[in-house]
Parts: sequence; structure tokens; C-alpha cells
Amino acid sequence: MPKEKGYLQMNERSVAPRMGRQPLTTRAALSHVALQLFLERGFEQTTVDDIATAAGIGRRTLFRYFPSKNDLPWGDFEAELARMRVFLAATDATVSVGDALAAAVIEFNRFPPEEVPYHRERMHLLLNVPALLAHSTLRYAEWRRVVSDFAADRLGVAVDAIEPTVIGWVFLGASLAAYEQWLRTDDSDLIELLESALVLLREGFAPGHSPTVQPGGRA
Amino acid sequence: MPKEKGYLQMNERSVAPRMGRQPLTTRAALSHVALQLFLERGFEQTTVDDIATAAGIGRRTLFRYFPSKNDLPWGDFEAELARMRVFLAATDATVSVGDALAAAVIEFNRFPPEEVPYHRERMHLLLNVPALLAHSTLRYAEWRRVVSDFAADRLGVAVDAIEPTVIGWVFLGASLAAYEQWLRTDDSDLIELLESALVLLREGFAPGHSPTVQPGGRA
DNA sequence: TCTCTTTCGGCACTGAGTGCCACTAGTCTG
DNA sequence: CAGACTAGTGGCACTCAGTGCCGAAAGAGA
Repeated sequence: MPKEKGYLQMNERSVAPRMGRQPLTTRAALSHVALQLFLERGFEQTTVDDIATAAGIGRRTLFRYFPSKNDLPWGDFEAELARMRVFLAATDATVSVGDALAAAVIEFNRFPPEEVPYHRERMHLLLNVPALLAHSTLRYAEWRRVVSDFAADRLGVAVDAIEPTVIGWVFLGASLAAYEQWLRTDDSDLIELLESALVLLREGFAPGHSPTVQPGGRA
Repeated sequence: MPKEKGYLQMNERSVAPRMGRQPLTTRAALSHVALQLFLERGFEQTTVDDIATAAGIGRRTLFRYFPSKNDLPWGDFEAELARMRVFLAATDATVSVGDALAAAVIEFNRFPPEEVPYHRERMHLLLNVPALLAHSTLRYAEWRRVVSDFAADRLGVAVDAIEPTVIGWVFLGASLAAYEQWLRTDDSDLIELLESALVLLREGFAPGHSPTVQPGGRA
């Protein structure tokens, strides 16, 4: 997301004069510096001190921008979630819950072509480094919340009813399955994979009827 | 699982003479001691030293039984997974993939009545303490692996194809949705909730057709 | 210049996890 | 029984993430 303007770019608010001292950097810039280092020498091999030094700030300050090392690769996930919330809220009420969520999932994961390689490396880290993989659960919980809030509203049931909960989990599962697939193969298209996963969801493999999947290899 | 025989019970193998020194304790016993403390004073408020002391062993030794504090509440999850693998392998080949997995999920989560309250408190911790919630992702990945291995084998596709991956995620999602529901309400039956969640799965909410859910509350 | 506000960052501390290594408690062999 | 061998134990010291505290820096406004 930070295009290319040196790391310690100013905060957006810095133009309009505020009260106290100006922030030295931004979350986006720090996230970028950290990601760079993680990709170069690995997540575990990079200490928080390394990142702070590379960003030209104090270690203590870094922890005011991000609550933990694990949060660095995520950047501003809150903003992404907000985008998704808005998208869902704007969905026509005649569209089914499933269709609406499928569209939202696709939209949420659409990136401008030039950002794709960057996003790919980021996701590679997030899904392969154990510490990050574990931590991501907390982010996913927020994501699921967005989904199940919408589903609950549309179905007219409580958010903590079982339907919205299952729906949240299942759409997350489909998304992550697509991501795993995307990262496994070199020249695949994330959006296409998401669509495939969502189709599998629609058809409903589970009990009762056998999946509509053509056994490709050996029987 | 450790019934009530004092914590530092001997290892099973201690009867049949082995080579070196006998282990002082067991994973199960340590897991039990830790869980006790976590429930009493909270996960974050309990240090590894506390647990080691309570178990009468050295802190260093504890880390030989469990690789991290986060692993303590899980006990011997590997064994549970093995059980599930065996169950799936023994499933009649005429049963559909979905039915087989549904049955396995139910079986995997069946506990003798006297263990239910214990299991419930354990799961309460695992699903509510952020550190544990995050860490659990790693255990779930192993669980999903069992599911997708089976699905891949049955469908005759590679394990890393998208179908087994989605199936792994989706069954995990349904299970966890049921667990969340179980923990939210006081006198609910886990097995029943799992069945409900699996039914929702079978019906396939996602795109295309609206869910077969009766809007219960407000529209 | 003085005040008020906000960010910065050093310092010291806690707690998880690890490498190293000597020690302990057993078995096995002669 | 002595000595060799083996496996579990735990103390010590170290790294690194994360936190509380507090004074210093940087800017705005009067």
C-alpha cells in the first residue's frame, strides 16, 4: 500500500495542524519496513529492534504503532474490514445471503495488479510462519464477525445463533482454502480460486449426497 | 483424563523395565495440573514456574513435556487425531465422503458424561483466551489434515487440490461453530449442536439458493 | 516566552523459550 | 557388586517480546 515515498512518510493529518508533536512515521510505513526484513531474513530471524532501527525509530515507539510483532504484516486490517462492511451494507436486499457474501469475499480480495506480488508475499508469510499463522486467527475472528453480523441481520436471527456462526466459519474456510491453493501454485488467479471454492460451498458436499466433484485421478 | 491418583503418577511404561531413569510425571498429569491453575487464576496470571512448582518438577523439565505453555491445555491431541484417522479408515467405502466425515466428527467429539464438564472448561479456555485461541490454529491445521487426507483419498484427487482443502476447512468451521454455540449456552448438548451445524453444511447455504433456515426472530 | 498537548524513546523489569551441561536414577553386563 | 550405558532432570545463563514509567522533544496557541 505505501507506494514509494521513503519510509518515514508523514501522517495524513500532519497537513492540517494538530496539537502536539507530529508522529514520526505511519503504520503503513512500519508494516512495509517489517515485511521487507521478514522476507529478507525470515520472521524469526528478525528482531523487533532490527525493525525499529531500520525504520529509524525507537523500539518503544514501534510498540505504540503495533501491539505486537505479529501484527506488523497485517498493516491496517481494520480499514479493510470496514470496506467489507460497507460493501455488504450496500448490497441489494433481494440478493440472497450466500450470493451477497460470495460477492463480498471476491470484492474483499480484489487487488490492483501491481499490488498482487506484494500481497502474495505477505500472505505467504501469514500462512506459513507458525507464529503468524496462529496469530492470524485473531484477525480472522474479526472477519468472521463481519460475515456473521451480516448473515444474522439478513436471516433475522441473533448473531450468536448457530446459522450465522456456521456461515462465518464456512466462508472463512472457503477463502482460506482458495488462498492456500493460490500460494501453492505459481501462476494461479486468486479470484478464480475463490470462485471455485465458493462453488464447492454452494453445492454442499457434506452428508446426504456425494459431492459434484469429478474424481480426477485414480478412483 | 487422569482420573484421581495424585498428579505425579508414573508413566505406563514404568512397569515394564526400560533403560534409563524413569520419567517423573506424564503429559496428562502436567496438562491436568496446568488446567487446574489456569481455571483458578487465569491463563495469563499463571506462569510456567507456577505450573512446574505445582507439579513438583523443574521449569526446564516441563518444557521437555510440552513445547510451550500454550500446548498444556491440549494434552495429547496427537492421540485423538490418531483415533479419528483409524475411525475414518474403517469407514465403509459405500458411505459418502460427507457422511463419513460427519460421522467421524461426531465420534471425535463424543465424551463419557463424567468427562463433559472437564472438557467444557478446557474448551472454554481454548476458545476464549486469546493466546490459546491463536495457538489452537496449529492444532486445527493437523485436524484439517486428517480430514483432507481422507477426502483426497476418497475423491481420488491430490491432498493439495482445492476440494479436500475446502472440505477440511468447512468441517472444521462447522465443528467450531458448534463448539462456540455449546459454550455460549449452559445446558446444551454438543453432539446435537454438531449435528445441526453439519446439517447446515449439507444443505449448502452459499450462493444460489437461500438457506433452509426459518427466520426465528425479527425479520 | 510560557503553557499545553502529543509523540518519542530510554531504562528497567517480567516472562516464555532455549542451549548447555552436570547430575540422578535406573538397566545391563561381567 | 563395580562399572558402563542410557534416559530423564533441572540449574544457569541467555535471547527476545512486551510493558510501565517518566522525562525529553516537538509542535500549537496565548
